[in-house]
This record gives sequence, C-alpha cells and structure tokens, in this order.
Amino acid sequence: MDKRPTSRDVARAAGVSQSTVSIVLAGKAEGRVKPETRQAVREAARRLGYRPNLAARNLRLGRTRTVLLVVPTLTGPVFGPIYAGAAEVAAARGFGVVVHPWPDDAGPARSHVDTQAIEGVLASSIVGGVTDFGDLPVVMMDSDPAAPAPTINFDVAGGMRDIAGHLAGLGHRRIGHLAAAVDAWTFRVRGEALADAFPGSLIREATPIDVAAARRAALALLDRPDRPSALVCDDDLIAAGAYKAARALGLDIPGDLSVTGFDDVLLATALEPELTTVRLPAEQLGAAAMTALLELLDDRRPPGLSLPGELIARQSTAPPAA
Amino acid sequence: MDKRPTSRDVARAAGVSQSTVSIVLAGKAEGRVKPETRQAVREAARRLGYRPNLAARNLRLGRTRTVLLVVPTLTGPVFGPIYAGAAEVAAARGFGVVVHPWPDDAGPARSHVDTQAIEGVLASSIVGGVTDFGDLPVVMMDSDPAAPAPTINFDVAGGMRDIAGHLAGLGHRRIGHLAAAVDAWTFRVRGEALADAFPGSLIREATPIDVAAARRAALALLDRPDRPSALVCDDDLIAAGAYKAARALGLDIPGDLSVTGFDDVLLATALEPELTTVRLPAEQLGAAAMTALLELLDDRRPPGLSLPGELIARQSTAPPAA
DNA sequence: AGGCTTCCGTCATACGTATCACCGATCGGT
DNA sequence: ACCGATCGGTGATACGTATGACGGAAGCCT
Repeated sequence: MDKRPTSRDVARAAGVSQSTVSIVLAGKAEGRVKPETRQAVREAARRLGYRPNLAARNLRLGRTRTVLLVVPTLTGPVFGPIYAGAAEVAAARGFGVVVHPWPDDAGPARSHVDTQAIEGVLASSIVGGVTDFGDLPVVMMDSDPAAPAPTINFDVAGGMRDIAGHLAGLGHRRIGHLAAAVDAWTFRVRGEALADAFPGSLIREATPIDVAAARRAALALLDRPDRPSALVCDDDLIAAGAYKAARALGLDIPGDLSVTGFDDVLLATALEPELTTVRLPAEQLGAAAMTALLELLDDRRPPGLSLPGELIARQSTAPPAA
Repeated sequence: MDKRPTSRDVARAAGVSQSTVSIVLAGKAEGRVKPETRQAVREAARRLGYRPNLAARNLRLGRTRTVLLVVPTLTGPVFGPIYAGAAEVAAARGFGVVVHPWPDDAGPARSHVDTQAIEGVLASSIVGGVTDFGDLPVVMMDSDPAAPAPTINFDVAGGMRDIAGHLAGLGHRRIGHLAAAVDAWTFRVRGEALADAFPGSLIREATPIDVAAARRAALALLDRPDRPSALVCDDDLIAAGAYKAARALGLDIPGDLSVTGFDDVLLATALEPELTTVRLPAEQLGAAAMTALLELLDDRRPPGLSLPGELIARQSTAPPAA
C-alpha cells in the first residue's frame, strides 16, 4: 500500500500552497488564481496521479454527495434500468449512487452504508413499509402516494386501463383477474382500474407472484361455468402460471383464452405464444425519482409523479372464440 | 439537519475524556478502563444516540472496511444470492459491501465509490476483461482462472459432465450443443467437457444468450438429417429458444427431443415442460469469493476455487424416441 | 504622494476520530 | 520506607481537505 499523493504533495510539486491546490482543483479559481498557476497545479496533479481523499473531504464538508438506492433484491427486471436512470441523473449533479439490497424481512438499516455517509435514500418497493431511514430525505418508488415521502410511481392504473381497452376492443366481456397479492395499495388500484372498465363482469383471484401458485389460482378461475375469455394477470410471472393452467385444461392461447401480463420481463418473449403485456418505463422512473430526491436535498418539495407504461400487444391476445 | 452528537459530546455527558470514549466504544477498554466507567460511557452514548462519524474514522484509520461488489447488471438471477453470501461473510468480519453496477461497455471505474473509500473489489463476470481497479486487491468470480487475480468459479465443466451423464444414462448418443458465445474461456471449457463425454457424436452451434437468436441456432441444429435427440443449452434462456424451435418443427419435448439448460433461473419452471437444468451455488460463490478477498486483504494468497452445481432433473429430458 | 482597489495567493484552522505518550494514585514486596 | 508495577485514565496530535481571514504587490485615481 504505497502512500497516495495528497494535495500537499501536489502543492510542493507545483510550487504553491496546499490551499491553492484545493481552490484550483475545486474549480473556484476564477479571478483568484492566475491561469498559468492553475495550469501548473493541474499538470502537477495529473503527473502525480492525485485523487482527493474522500474521507477527508467528507469530514471537512460534512457531506458525501452520495445517495443510497435501496432495492428489495438484486434479482429483478426493473432494478437495472432504475439504477441506470438514477445514476445518470445523479452523476450530472456530482452525486454517486450506492446500491443496497435490503430484503423486506431484514429489519431496520444496519450496514454502515446506511444512515451514515449517505445524504438521501431512493427506496424501491419497500413492501414492509419500512420508511425509517433516520431523518434522511427519502423518495419512494412504486409505492403508496399517501406516504409522507414524495412518491414516483409507475402508472399501474393507466397500464391496467390500456389492457382493459385492448381486450374490450377485441370483444372480450368476461374477464378473469389474477391479482398479485403484494401490497394493499397496488392491489386496490389495479382492481379498481379493471372494475371500472368491466363493471359487473369481472371475477378475481388473488395469488402471490409465483408460477405454481398462479397456476392454481388460474385453474380456480377457469374451472367454472361462466369461464372468462381472457385472463388479466398483474405480473408476467403470474401469466406464466396461467399458461400452465390453460395447457392443463387443453385450452389454446389465444384461440380459447387470451392472457395478458404486466412488466414485460424476459419471460414474456420466452413464452409461447409470446405474451401481451405492459412495459414499464423503469429507466425514466429511476431518473425521475433521483431528480425528485435531489430537489428534496435542496429543500424543495418535489411533486409526486406517475409514469405511463406502454402496452405491448403480442400473440397471447385475440378475439374470443364466439 | 440537527447536529449529530460527537464522541466529545458523549465524553462530556459521561464525565470522561474523549479518548476514553473512543477506547471504550472500540472495545479496547480491557484492563484500561474500569467496568463502571465503561458502563457510564456506553449509557451516555446510547442516550445521545451517538453514532461514530465514518468519514472521520476512515480518515484517521486510512481504511474503510468496505469492499465493492462489481456486477455487470443488476438484472440477473445470480447476483442477489452472490451478494447475500458475500455480505454475510463480510459482515462477520466487520466489512460492508457496496454494489456497483458496471456495464461491460462502461470503461474504467469512474464513480467516487470505486478507487477510493474501498479496500478491495469482488468482480463478477467482467466480460470485457476489465481488471483495472488501480492497485486494489481483486477477486474475480466466474472468470478465467488464468487471470492474475484469484478466481472463484462455478464448476461449469462439472455441471456439463453431470448433464452429459444424465443424457447418456437416458440413452442419448447424438447430442446438439447450443453454446453460449460469451467469453472464450467458458466457451472452451464447456465445449471440452461435452466433447469428452460424447466423442465424435457432437454437433455445435454458437449463439448469444437471447431467445430469438437461440431459436435460430436451434433450428440450424434440428434441421438436418442426423438430427440430435437431445439439445444441451449453455443457458436457460437459450433453452427457451430451443423450445420455440422444437415447437415450430412440431417436435414434442421430451418425447421427440430432450432439452437441458443451465443456471436454473425462474424461467426454468415457467416453461412447459419444466426444464432440466443445473442449479448454481451462487450464495456459496459469493461467500467463498468474499472469504478469499478478505484473505487477500490480510496479505495471504487465497487459492482459486471451483464450486459444483447441482443437476435438477425435470420434465424436459427423457429417453430418446427409438 | 497617498489612498483605494484589484489581483494572486498564503496561513491557520476545524471537521471527528484513534492512538501514542504520559501521569497520578494505589498497592505489593522486601 | 522506598521502589517498581499496575490501574485508570487524560492530553496532544495527526489523518487530508476546504475555507475564511489576511496580506503583499501593483495599478489607478485624485
């Protein structure tokens, strides 16, 4: 571990004082350090490979220009794009983003990444409703807008309306809804959006987001006299379960049964037939949430936001049999 | 932004000096501070809600007890478990883990998380072969063991042998191999393991890990006179493409064609029939890699390691037709 | 010539912690 | 009774940076 050069080393090499180095490298030399001196400092810093010591800077400034992105798990289709969107916005403002996987059952923050060395938190889908990040500014993503923190959401209601419109346009009237049992808020919003579109002709079954469980729930919906001609699934994974149920009953998709998903994960195009679903603007969500968080850090109150998804019509939907 | 209490505040509250607070809270009070004083300090710290300032501590100690986990993307089935395994081992030694998504095309490290405030790097599947983390200790995961850094790998060769044994046991002789074109090392290792098991009776097609591309590659293998009775796919996603090809040709799985995957991602059980594949010990990999990295930080040279996967036989494999 | 600016920088200090060097008091041994 | 050791702590300092206060030199105006 060879010693890293410090600003003092740079100062010595450039023949100036440490303060000058700090000023120049911070870009505050305008009118206070003459151009040739600036150049000499920059040159010396470059030659020595100087990188400011973050610990010292953070200590001095009392701030870290780092925000935490909390995700329930690293494994999931949306978190990559969310990070990408958030990180880009953050970088443009000189902030870094640290990712912290935080399973729902993990209890309060513990890692030394969390309540310290962090200026704000971007919390994604904290199902348990854990919002206790000390008194750090928080922006929630994909969460109940009634929460005290600003909330940036996917417009799930709009997505459901798009799906409803698509199915209604194809001629479907009897709809089965495989509802994702995740949190009460999403459950209610999705249900209401669909119920508005198909008043009185909607049957529903709740299921966890799991293929086997969804298959059972789908069987329950399909195995009845007034069998729906289309199944609306709150998640692509649930749709995969619906596929299995249909095949078990000898029903052709989309001939005998239309199926829709939600999220447009990889699975959607791996299934046969390919799944009609709604693609979510994950990258924009990350960017919007980070923008909101940075505003919050500037003591402004950013408005909540809801970002529309995009209906991707593939081969799993068609007009009903008769 | 109310000021956080410092160790000096605690000292005042407990009626001792700041040094004593530091000693007590570091757990180095053995024989140097009498028990009742220790108790008083701890009590005062608790009452004030004191949390040591990490920036100051890092500055003083010159180390951060933080390592970086570099992943190519957040979206992927193995990174969650890898993180979990790594984080647990790290926590037991007082280290924190920061996740840094680093797409293959992103160039050298830039974020202020990277070459600074970090003591070591756990690099996962850096396809581009970027190993330049300054002079930080690095442990590679799932990478060519010929690299200078210690390497902790999934035993892909063993996994391929397991699959080969499974298929041979079922009676298959003509095997098609849908090889993942990711990096040269994996490509070679997988190919050799399979070639050893089926000398002379193996045909191969390379494909990116992508359903549509894999479908085309599978069609190329299946559309020939000596059609293989089984397709070995280097990735579950490739297997999904093989499923599509089989369906397009009217081939039943597993009746007319056996298919195997690799990784056991969610998709494997969402497909119909469910996919025979190899489950990788991702959590152990993370744990082993972190153990190796911590040894490296102690200036020991940890040995490379290769962790066996587990064959999961499902419904996509059966004896050949005749 | 004297005073007021402007220019170009330097000095000293503080952020909060961990640790090294001390130091007074008590106690046991001879 | 005096010495050495042990106990129980304190004081001072350094880590590397950013910044407010200061200040010499030169130029300009009156």
